[in-house]
Amino acid sequence: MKIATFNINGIKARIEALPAWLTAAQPDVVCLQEIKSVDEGFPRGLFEDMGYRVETHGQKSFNGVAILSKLPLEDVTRGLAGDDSDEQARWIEATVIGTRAVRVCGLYLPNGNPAPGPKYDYKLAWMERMRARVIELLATEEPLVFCGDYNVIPQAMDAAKPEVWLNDALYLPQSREAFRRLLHLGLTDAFRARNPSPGQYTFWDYQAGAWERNNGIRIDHHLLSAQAADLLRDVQIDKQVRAGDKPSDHVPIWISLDA
DNA sequence: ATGGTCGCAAGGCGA
Repeated sequence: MKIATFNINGIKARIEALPAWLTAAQPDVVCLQEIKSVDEGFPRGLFEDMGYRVETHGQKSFNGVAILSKLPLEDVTRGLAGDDSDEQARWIEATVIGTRAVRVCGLYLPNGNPAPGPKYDYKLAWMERMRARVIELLATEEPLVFCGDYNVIPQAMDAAKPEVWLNDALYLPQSREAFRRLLHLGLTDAFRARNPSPGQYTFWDYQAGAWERNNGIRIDHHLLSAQAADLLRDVQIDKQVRAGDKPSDHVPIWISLDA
C-alpha cells in the first residue's frame, strides 16, 4: 500500500500537475492539503475517472484537505475534535482496506505565524488536540498513519538555513517540542527513520529562488504507529515534481507498507 | 534594509 501526502496549494492551480504526478507515481492513497476549495468545487470526477475514490473536507479559499484512494475506504470522518468553535478544514480520517486495514489521518497543521500571537496559540492548541486524538487511536492497536503538512521543521538538519527560521513558528522550540511529544507517544517519523542524512526537503518557497538555491525545509511528514512502522517497506520524496510545470511549493512524499 | 512569489478570487489575506 503506497500512501502519499501532497500539499498542492490550490486544486485549481494544480489541475494538470496533480493528475500528471498521479499517473507517474501510482499511489494507492493520497492525502491532499490546501485544496483551497469547497467540496462542491473540487473536480472529483477527474480523479474518479482515474480510479480514485474521493473524500473531501473543503473550505472556501483557504485550507481544505482530501483523501484520494484506489482502495476501499471505511469510516471516513472529518474535523479534529477538541474545539467546537474551530471552522478550519484541516483534518480527515479514513480506514483504507488493503491486505490489512490501515487508519489514515490526513492533516494540515496550522502555520502559526506570526509568533507570538493568536495564530501561534492556535497552532500549539491544535497540536495538543491532535495529540489527544493520537492517544485515542493508539488504543485501537490498528496500524495508524498520520500524514500531511505539519508546518514543523523537526531539527536543524531539516532546513538548508536553520538560522533564518529561529523566530519562525515552524521552528520555534515550542513547535519542535510539541512535535517531539507526538513522537514520544511511540510514533515513528518514517522518512527520518530511513534517511539519517541532512539536506532532504519537501518545501521550497516560491520567493527568492529558493528552489534554484536548494533553500528548502522538511515539513511534510508521515508519523507511524508501531503497528504501521512494522509494515514500513520504503519512503521517498518526489523532489523532481518541484522542477515541473506550474509546481506547488511542496512536493509529494510517500511511504509503502506491507499492507 | 527591503522585497522578493504564488493562490484564491476579485481586494487583501495567507503562506
